[in-house]
Amino acid sequence: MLKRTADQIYETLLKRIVDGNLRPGDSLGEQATAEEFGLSRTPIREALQRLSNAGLAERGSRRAFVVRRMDQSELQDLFEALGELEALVARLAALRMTEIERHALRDVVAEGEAPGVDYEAVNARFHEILRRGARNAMLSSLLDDLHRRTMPWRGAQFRARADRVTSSQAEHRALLEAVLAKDGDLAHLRMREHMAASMRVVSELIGI
Amino acid sequence: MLKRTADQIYETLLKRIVDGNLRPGDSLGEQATAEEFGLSRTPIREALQRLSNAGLAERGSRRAFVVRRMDQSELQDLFEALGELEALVARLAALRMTEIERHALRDVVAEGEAPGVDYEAVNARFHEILRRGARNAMLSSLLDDLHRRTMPWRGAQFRARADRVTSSQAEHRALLEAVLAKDGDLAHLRMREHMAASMRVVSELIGI
DNA sequence: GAGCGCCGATCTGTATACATATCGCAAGTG
DNA sequence: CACTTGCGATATGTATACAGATCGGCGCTC
Repeated sequence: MLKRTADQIYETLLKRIVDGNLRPGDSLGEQATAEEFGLSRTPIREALQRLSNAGLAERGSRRAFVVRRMDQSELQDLFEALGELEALVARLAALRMTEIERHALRDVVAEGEAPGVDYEAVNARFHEILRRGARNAMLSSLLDDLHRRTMPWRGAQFRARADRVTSSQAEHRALLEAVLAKDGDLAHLRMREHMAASMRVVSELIGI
Repeated sequence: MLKRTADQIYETLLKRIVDGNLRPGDSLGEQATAEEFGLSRTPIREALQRLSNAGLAERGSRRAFVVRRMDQSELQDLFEALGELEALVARLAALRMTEIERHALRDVVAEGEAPGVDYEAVNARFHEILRRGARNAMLSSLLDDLHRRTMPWRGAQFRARADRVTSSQAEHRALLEAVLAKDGDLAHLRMREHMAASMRVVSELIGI
């Protein structure tokens, strides 16, 4: 099946938002965007509507879309929801992962402790193995959605704070131990601690 | 702001799906639907795309939308995700609700135990009070989405099984006691039991 | 009878035109 | 100077036309 233009535009705009190149409140006008891409408004409209459905765009003045803004309360709810869902997934994963998967997780934690590692990539793989280990596509999908919505705020935490890498490594190892012990409740607790720590750093960075 | 035609069509089609008047696999063709409503394809397209984004429609033959179908595995993931999220919300609610809200919950449970009550409506209000009590708009929104997706399968459980009402009443009371005791972990457990019981009934009804 | 290929019907995708809703700003009035 | 009103510019909403992708079914061959 051919790739639809609207889907391509959606992915392009999504990446700009997630990378921070489009900021909350930035205009996502149909006409201006259509001109930028040299297309008619139709696929642009669909892409913008998808972004809105995904919680990444909202209507501003004159019904024109803008990148979704969030006040403090909304951000806190979003981060809390993400944290609680990651913890839920960690608990299920601790109970359901195969031995091979647990070893893969251990290897990723070890890799994350090597000097000069791309920690953001390692962190992503760590969370990805847990998600797969939870054995629930719906939860995984929900987490993808929430994760995407927090990206504009979260990406900076490792770049801006070198000491955050060190504490994250320790948190990963604590969670790994819970997983290797097949202790769902402990995995749940460790993930909540890990996510709470990430949220504190992000809160400081964005001035909450 | 005027109500958009596309939004009205979305709500109409959503209601048909949720009420079971449109079944999984039923066609949602653009042209046929446009003719039914006497409109052009444009607002119909948008409404169908919103349904797809909400997980209620999917592309079938020739890229035409149909009501979303789910196999056993997907249904199980969906119900498990819903159950776990309701339990998460129950735990937060047990810790965060005001005394007034706890009393309102108690009143709803008592009302649900009266003879001849519309139990489906009472059940909805019971869950709604808990959602509000969790103090997290994002979790509430996620639950709304999941809830909407399970409606085609879940609505029948009270109608088809009179004894399910009795057991649900007992489950509600057990959860209420956890909430009145401000015991988040117990509320969490009780809600998971409640949702697991609902899932068993629904599984039997739909032949999983 | 089974399998393969082709064609026409059936869909959606996108472009564009027209209608109109939604403001922002300027002018007038108190 | 502040407030209100009206108008024009700027957006989107919807209708419709055209292009083409996606099949299902039929006919032919082995």
